Amino acid sequence: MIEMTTDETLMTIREMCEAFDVTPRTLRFYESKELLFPIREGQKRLFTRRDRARLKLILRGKRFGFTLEEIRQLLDLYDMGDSQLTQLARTRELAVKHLEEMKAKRAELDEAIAELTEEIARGDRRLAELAPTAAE
Amino acid sequence: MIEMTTDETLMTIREMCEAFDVTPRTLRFYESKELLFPIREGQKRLFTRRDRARLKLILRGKRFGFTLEEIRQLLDLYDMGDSQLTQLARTRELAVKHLEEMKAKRAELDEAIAELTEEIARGDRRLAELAPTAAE
DNA sequence: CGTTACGTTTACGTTCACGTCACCTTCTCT
DNA sequence: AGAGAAGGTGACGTGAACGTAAACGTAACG
Repeated sequence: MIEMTTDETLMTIREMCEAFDVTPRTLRFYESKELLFPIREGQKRLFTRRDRARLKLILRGKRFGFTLEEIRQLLDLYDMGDSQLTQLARTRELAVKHLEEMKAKRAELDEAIAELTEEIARGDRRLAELAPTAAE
Repeated sequence: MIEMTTDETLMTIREMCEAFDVTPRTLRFYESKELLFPIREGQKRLFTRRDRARLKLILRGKRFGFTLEEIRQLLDLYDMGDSQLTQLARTRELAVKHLEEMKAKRAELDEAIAELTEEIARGDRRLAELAPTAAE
């Protein structure tokens, strides 16, 4: 049997850590919370393409203030390959709900960006008044 | 001296809680972390218009996953009425940095929205295949 | 004058999301 | 055979953001 250095689809915990900039502890923690499902080769974890896709979504979710539990529910939307029709319908509802939520967030974010932009402009005007010709 | 029922500008802790849907504990906690600065009438806290503006920004910040400490720094942008020029310049930098951060978040959020939309559409197509003419 | 409502401080408890530490296994290399 | 690197399993620790309980003040209400 020939051995390959890089399996192309499976990654060790260390490789995952470097690829996503997380600690081993984090990956084990996510597995314990059923967010990731690495397969086992003996004791060792091997992370699949699916795990990588999920991890990407997990980290994104965190950046927007979702809890891991909320993220876990969302994750199941993206990879329920062969679920029942009933599940599919219920899942769609959940997805649409989250979509609305994200659109609302975007609107609020737009508002926040506009406000902060204006605040900076105001600061600049005041700065220009107070230091009219102060070079250096 | 004439007393008014509603001071128009000052609110009790209870009024704040109802207006913003938070607990008293939360408001006291924010004060202890120097995010809010209610004035005191004897022992009792009275929240000003400024406190309300800050609280609004605090809650918004939280919805986007900022920590209270990050928020505290941002807050000072919005109401440093008469600070020094040096401060103003340093503050501007901080503001611009946060602005960039928020814009990046918006881009990522747009991506997430697009992906989820596509995911829902895919689900719909599969649902249509599996149940072509199934009414009820 | 008691009690009900609202407010206060102090302090310990809790949940989430990991960090850290001790100790064990399994290869791999020399 | 010994040493080191990579991975593993508990189990306890930690910081953030509050929750919750105890004990107290005070102001109005019947």
